[in-house]
Amino acid sequence: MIKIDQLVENLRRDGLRVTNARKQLLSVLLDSKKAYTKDEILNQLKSKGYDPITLYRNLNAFDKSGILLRLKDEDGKDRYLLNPERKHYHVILCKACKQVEPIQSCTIDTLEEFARSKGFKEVSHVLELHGLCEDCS
Amino acid sequence: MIKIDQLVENLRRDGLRVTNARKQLLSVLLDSKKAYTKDEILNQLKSKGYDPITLYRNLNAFDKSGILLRLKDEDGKDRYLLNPERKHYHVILCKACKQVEPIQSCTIDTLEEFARSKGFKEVSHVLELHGLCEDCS
DNA sequence: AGTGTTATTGCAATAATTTTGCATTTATAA
DNA sequence: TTATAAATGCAAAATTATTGCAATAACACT
Repeated sequence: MIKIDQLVENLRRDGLRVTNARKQLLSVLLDSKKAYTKDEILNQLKSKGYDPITLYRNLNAFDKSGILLRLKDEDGKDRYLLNPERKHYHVILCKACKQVEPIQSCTIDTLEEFARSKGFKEVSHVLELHGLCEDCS
Repeated sequence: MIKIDQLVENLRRDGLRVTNARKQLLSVLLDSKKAYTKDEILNQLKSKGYDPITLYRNLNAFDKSGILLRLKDEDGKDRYLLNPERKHYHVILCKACKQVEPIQSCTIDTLEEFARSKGFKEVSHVLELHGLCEDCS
């Protein structure tokens, strides 16, 4: 079970300061297996007077540092997920409740089967490789 | 080599009308191996008086119908790519020139190796499965 | 602990982007 | 050829992302 202290350590390692706003954000992300949108995160924080622009900036900062993953939901919205191990990006996202299930590396052909074995229906996937092509490198 | 007539057929099959604006858009997408942003497409069309809102609506319509893929570039911008076969989404995107290389299904562990064999450097990847979890279905 | 330096915050204001409304035009089926 | 439903093009509205800056807070270094 990942603890907030580890995440705080990650921030420091990346030269990011550990502020109240950031700890609050981390605790929301830690509390759930779901991948939240910016607005959903804000709803949980704004009763505490959380500033939307601070949230915007910190999501960007966390994403850039690698502590967060930014998933692209089918509706086009970005959803954020803690990624303290900075692993590659292998997840199953529920289309409805937005719960996330991490997956191990295995063959693509069996990945959807794996998802189904976890009880997922209507399974589809997206795979992108990024790199510098021969001409550009 | 995919021809514009096939794409036009795809439109009709999806109940989309074949208009001038749409044929112009298809011909831009056909002409290149690159995945363009909306602005890049518009630059190629606006000398002909192409309306940006029409482009916006047609990219959405094409994406929804499945004739287009919408890639998420590392800079956060959407890039569009013809996908007339409506295959799963297995591509290599050059970080620099945005050229796209289609890939066959193979094991994840060897995918990056495959990209390197094509001359790509600094290779990374993104894999997402989407579905309905047990509780939601 | 106290201090200087620098990142971060919070507010307002701006910029960029997406989305809608509606009259006109165009594609298509009968 | 005509009726109809969809798509276009323009303007305007709504939403979202981004910047500027003074005040504040974190942290490294005494």
